[in-house]
Amino acid sequence: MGDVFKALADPTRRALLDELQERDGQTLFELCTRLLHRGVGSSRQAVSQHLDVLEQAGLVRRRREGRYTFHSLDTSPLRAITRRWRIDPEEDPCGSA
Amino acid sequence: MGDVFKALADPTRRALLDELQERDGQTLFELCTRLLHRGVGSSRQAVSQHLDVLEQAGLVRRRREGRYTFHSLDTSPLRAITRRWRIDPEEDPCGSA
DNA sequence: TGGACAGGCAAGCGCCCGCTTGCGTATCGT
DNA sequence: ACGATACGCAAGCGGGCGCTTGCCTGTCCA
Repeated sequence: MGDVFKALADPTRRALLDELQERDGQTLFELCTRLLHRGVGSSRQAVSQHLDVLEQAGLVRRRREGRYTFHSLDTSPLRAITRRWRIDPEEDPCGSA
Repeated sequence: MGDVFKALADPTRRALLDELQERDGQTLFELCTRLLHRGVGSSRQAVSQHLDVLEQAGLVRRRREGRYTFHSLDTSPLRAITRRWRIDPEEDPCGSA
């Protein structure tokens, strides 16, 4: 599933994942306007195409309802990354002991 | 650090990380020949450029020794991924309870 | 029912990315 | 010292990616 990595390669798509994590179930226009507030200025079509890529990577699910299309985040494909490479443990950042 | 995501976007670079995880401290030629055995046929220059990208992303460290350059894996930048997005827990795949 | 709204589809374009090619440099063996 | 080895550097090229443009479909409201 190299699609996941390709999907993560673009900063706008990563911002979309950030936005969906902060507020799930947003529409296309909502995401566009909130991206603007983040300083990411992308047109509606551009964002839509980004969401296509994210959907194909399994990171975003679409739910049509009337004339609205709601988008929800699915981070489960990201587990493939943590499974593939052994990630060294942290240097005890919060004193878990 | 969007460099990490860009570095992971290429399948050859991911194979290089796999190879270094399996055997750390390989030279350029070693990596080339072992990639061939994995079915990834890339020239020396191509692999070298890939290693440049990986080094710039902080995923690979280079250590010059005589006329050899050894490469070692550093997975710590990958933690940024797991930190950025909340990854849903597994569906109890191995019955940990 | 007509118009506004939310979104989809497809072609075209510019640019970056990955690869090749050619040459240069430093180190090792004999 | 000379050739071979291991690698770096830089220019050039082709293909893919992201964006735009234009038009179309479907849905809600007065």
